[in-house]
Amino acid sequence: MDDQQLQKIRHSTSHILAYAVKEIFGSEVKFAIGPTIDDGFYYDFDLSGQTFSTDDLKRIEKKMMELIKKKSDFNRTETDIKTALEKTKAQPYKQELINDLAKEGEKNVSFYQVGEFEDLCRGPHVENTKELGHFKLLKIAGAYWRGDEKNKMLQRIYGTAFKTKDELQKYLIMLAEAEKRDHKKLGRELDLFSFQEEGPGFPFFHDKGTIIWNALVDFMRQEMKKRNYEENKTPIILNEDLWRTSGHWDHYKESMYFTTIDEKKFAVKPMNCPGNLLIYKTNQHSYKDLPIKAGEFGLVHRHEKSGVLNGLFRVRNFTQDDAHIFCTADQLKEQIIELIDFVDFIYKTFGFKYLMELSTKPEKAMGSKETWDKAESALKEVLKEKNIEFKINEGDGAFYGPKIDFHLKDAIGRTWQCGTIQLDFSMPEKFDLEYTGEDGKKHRPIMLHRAIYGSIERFLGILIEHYAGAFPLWLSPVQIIVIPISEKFAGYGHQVMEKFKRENIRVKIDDSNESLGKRIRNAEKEKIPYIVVVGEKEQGEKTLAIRKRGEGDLGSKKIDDFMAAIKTEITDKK
RNA sequence: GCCGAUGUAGCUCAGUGGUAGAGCAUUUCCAUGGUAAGGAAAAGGUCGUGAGUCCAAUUCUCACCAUCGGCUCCA
Repeated sequence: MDDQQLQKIRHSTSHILAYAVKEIFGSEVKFAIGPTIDDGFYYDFDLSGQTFSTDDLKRIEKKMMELIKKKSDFNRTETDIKTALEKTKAQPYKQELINDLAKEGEKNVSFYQVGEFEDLCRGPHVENTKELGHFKLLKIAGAYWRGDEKNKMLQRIYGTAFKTKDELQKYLIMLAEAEKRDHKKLGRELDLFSFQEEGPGFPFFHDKGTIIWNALVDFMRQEMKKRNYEENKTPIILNEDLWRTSGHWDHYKESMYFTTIDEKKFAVKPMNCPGNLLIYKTNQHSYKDLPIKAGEFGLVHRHEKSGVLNGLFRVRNFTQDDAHIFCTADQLKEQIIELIDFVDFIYKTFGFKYLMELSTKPEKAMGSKETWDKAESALKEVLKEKNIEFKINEGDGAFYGPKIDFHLKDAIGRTWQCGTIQLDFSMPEKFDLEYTGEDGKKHRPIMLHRAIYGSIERFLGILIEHYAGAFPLWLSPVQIIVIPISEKFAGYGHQVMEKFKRENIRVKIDDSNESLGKRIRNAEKEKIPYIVVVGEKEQGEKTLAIRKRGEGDLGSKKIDDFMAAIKTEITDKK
């Protein structure tokens, strides 16, 4: 967000929020920080053990409005560090901030005063509170001081503010829209999946959810075949030594599941790559075999902390559309390019736009600096060569290598990290992978890890929200529903249904004892793409009355014409 | 894991210190329909789990479990 005036408004509104909190809760409140964020602002407070309630939010909002209506000026003053520390004696968090600023070499810091409240702040602020007023406090949350879980938990209030009432209104409508699209809600309503207390974080996919799942996997499998992938399946439980070798034990044992078999220790796989490496090693490989592209729809388990679980977005077991590419140094570039194009093709099919990010060496990394530099520059080079815009995420790579991440943008503008291409010089080393080169000598292959959907569970969740549950025909669990007007035409309805079934169309019939209006309503609520109504007229003419989801009655069509049209629609994935 | 909220019928929710109610869904019956709810009846609940207080707990207290909103985390 680069709108300066909007920034000022949000910054100033968060300042007023702190003012209001001080007015209501008194000066024992310790103030932490109140920055602006993408959609608004927040402010962190230390209430010495007390917490805010939803009612407080309303009270604070009211108080803020009162303060704003006073049309007070914001006055900026600048003081040296010493005076600043003097001024904030009762505010330990502010003192910490000032001391840090001093350490960074700042000689002076700024304060903003409005009414009877002064707060340490870099600014800028608006000049007068009369410029404010289109704001809303949204939620209360706990947040660690400075984002570190070892620090004290503070009380955070989130809010948003805009220049005009209309903009605020629009934003609140967008939030309501997002809520309507919530995949947890739609998953229940459309009977796609569920969660049970018996397995927290382990999703249950119902028939309809499984149909979409399979459609996604079939699509990916088809595209993999076109690109000469092989596919394999590796065990879910493997012994602990393997995970020690791979480095996962060192880096992630806290979030792995363990089990004992015949007094020997095993782990449930949190990633697929080690299994795949073992397959690679079952054969000798020639340079002529490379690249080997081995795909696996692999079910992995990760012991995520209880507080992070979130519908299909964050689960404890999920299926990655994983693949590992073993290639020579010479092939690396073309392989990365192929992958970028592959991801692009898949995302476009769903109508997603996306951004790319390059993540570099993290602190707890495996392998030498030289290897990392080599890997990072290889990725950078390809991105630059392809003229792709990308952001660099310093220190965010995997422990075995740098990566390119794809952040896709859904129908209402939210972004999600899904696809990833990871370069790995490290695993082939650990597992001593080899191929025989043209020179007859042994060489080490380079390994690429990649996922496009990422986690199929999560991707499905994103798709539910992206399409608001109204899946395109090729993904719809039920593609066509036949509704005979009355019992008399149930026979013809069944004939029609069978005809579609023979063509592998997912079709069902609703010949229940409900009114026509009711059955159409039900089908619309179920978000079935096509409703086919048949009665006396259709039976006589061998036609179908077609109703398209969300569009209403399209009139009557010959069965064969309609069949051809929907088959095209399915193949085109429109 | 931490902070906060929530948990009542299959679903969405109301309600109460004296063992519960609506709408939708379900079942049955009537109506045989022309593009988003035809009518009637029935059935359905250890009020998340466990303990405590009380003559009495779904209601109050505590612990636990699960879910949601955040924080931290996400190979």
